[in-house]
Amino acid sequence: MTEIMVVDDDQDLRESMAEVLEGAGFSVTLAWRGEEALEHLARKNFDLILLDLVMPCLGGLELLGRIRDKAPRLPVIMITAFASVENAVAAMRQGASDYVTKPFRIDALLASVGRVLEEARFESCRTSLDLDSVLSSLSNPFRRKILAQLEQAGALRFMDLCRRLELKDHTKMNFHLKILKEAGFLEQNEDKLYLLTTQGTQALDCVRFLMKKLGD
Amino acid sequence: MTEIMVVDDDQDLRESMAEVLEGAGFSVTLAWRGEEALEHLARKNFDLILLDLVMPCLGGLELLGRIRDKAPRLPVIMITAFASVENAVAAMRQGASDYVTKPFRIDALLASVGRVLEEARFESCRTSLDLDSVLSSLSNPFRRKILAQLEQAGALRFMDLCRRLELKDHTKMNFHLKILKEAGFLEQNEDKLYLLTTQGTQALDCVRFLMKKLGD
DNA sequence: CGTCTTTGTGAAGAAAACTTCACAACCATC
DNA sequence: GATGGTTGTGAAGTTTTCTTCACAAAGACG
Repeated sequence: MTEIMVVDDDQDLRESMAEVLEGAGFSVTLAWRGEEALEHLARKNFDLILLDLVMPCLGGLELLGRIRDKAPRLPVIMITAFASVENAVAAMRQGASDYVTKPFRIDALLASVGRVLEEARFESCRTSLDLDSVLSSLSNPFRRKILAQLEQAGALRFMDLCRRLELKDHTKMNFHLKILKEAGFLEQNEDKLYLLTTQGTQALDCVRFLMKKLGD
Repeated sequence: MTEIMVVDDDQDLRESMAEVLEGAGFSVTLAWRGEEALEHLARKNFDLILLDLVMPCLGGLELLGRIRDKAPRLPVIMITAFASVENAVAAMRQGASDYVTKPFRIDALLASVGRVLEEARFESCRTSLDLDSVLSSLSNPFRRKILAQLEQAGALRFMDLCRRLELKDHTKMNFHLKILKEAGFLEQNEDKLYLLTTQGTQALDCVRFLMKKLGD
């Protein structure tokens, strides 16, 4: 189910948007203002955010910046009644995916949502990883061991992986597997077996390259 | 000034060793037992540790392990009255640099210290960095920016670096510079100008390699 | 000389990363 | 259908990393 968050201080608009989006088959979370949106964001993974540019306290642009810090690739559509080139440019420079002006027609909004989601899907399969998460994933020796084991063994079940790494606490393994999964380095197949993705293999190559380059 | 820590529970021996080492031009820190040694280690950078194998509470071998966790390359000379092959082998396997038996002659101890320090110096210029510190240094985007700036500008003064990165709080800069310095990526010349080391340049190369390899 | 900028240090606080614990759903199998 | 291994989740606690604050020594400069 595609998860969408709508952030707008106008209650009527917020709820009518929720209705429309749910009608179109999306799961919708509502937020009244920026702080609330950030809390939702911390708890849940969204596929798209609809964001009002003008909001009390934490403005839409600043909120967009904060969202970018947390989730650099999460698509965000900005919505505003005050359409100005400056605002639009500023929003797009901050990484907004689209920019819709109020009042808007339902079908225009849905078209924008559909298009942005489609781009994101395309984008995500185009091996786009961000450097921070790649490097911080790899900076943990335990996670490197996981990758190395998987490369050697091909595919492993959860418990076998634990045993190979002589780990008694399986929740720790879960924690690191989750990070590696989010970084795009490994995935589970239909039998729940863990295996490296192409990026995972490449990441290991990179580590070897680093080691060679830096001696040690 | 070369910093040496002496860890021994025998007060007389500890102090006579301190006297000898200070006479030889070293700066000496004394620790009575393992816990104290670890505290010193957290606060200060040492060049060498002299460690009694037999100590109450935290034994020398276990302490050696703990030291290895914190500082994988810090030379440690083990000292013991109970010379046995098993102990010696165990200590060397844990990464001790040398193994001296009590009672020892002053010149034998100083010879060992001199030799181990010499090896460490040789080792450290052989570009041996450990992968964890390399990767975690590079996983911070701010630190990557510092490296990039230095590569572009050649050498920079502290405040100029701050200004280029639009940083108002200079202590934050100090924090990250320290990490990069410890990772061996940059150094200060005689005029206090910061500049990249060979390893620093190579690290940046590695980052570029990663980016190319992983797309984005 | 006093004052301002530079270049730091150390400690306290905040945030992020990591570990551990308590629990539960699911499956095989006896 | 009880039992035991597998595969997880969420929350609490710990440790590490990062930021901020308070302060100070050293040099530049009027």
